[in-house]
Amino acid sequence: MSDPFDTARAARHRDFFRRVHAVVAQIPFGKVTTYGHIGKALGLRSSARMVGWALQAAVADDHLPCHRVVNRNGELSGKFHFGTPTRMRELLEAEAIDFKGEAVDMDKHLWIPPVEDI
DNA sequence: CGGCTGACTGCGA
DNA sequence: TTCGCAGCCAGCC
Repeated sequence: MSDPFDTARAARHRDFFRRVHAVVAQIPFGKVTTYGHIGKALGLRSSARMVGWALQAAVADDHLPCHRVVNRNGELSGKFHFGTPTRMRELLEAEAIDFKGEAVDMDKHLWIPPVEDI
């Protein structure tokens, strides 16, 4: 479509994705962060739902550690987007991340991303 | 235009 | 502590 509005929208989406990508790529090995914190790092322009929306597309990106993003409770809310429901936890355990039942031990592994100024 | 859904969160009861 | 609801915004019907 050559519709200028459609182009603007697509550009906006790419920009948002780029910001999410920039933050997720900074998550240290063995650490996790939450959708809400990523939203904060982006200036809270968008809700946490939008972060998940961007990650859904990012999961296809192998070089992006989207398995290090969990909800505020440490639960693997996006595990069903990793091919198999156990894949996400396996990736996290491979980074020596401890679990409390079904959730990541946030007290040990929570990482707060710096505020991006992109 | 309206309503529902979704990898969410914060707050009040 | 657990539960429900409003806010959030893009996509789809």
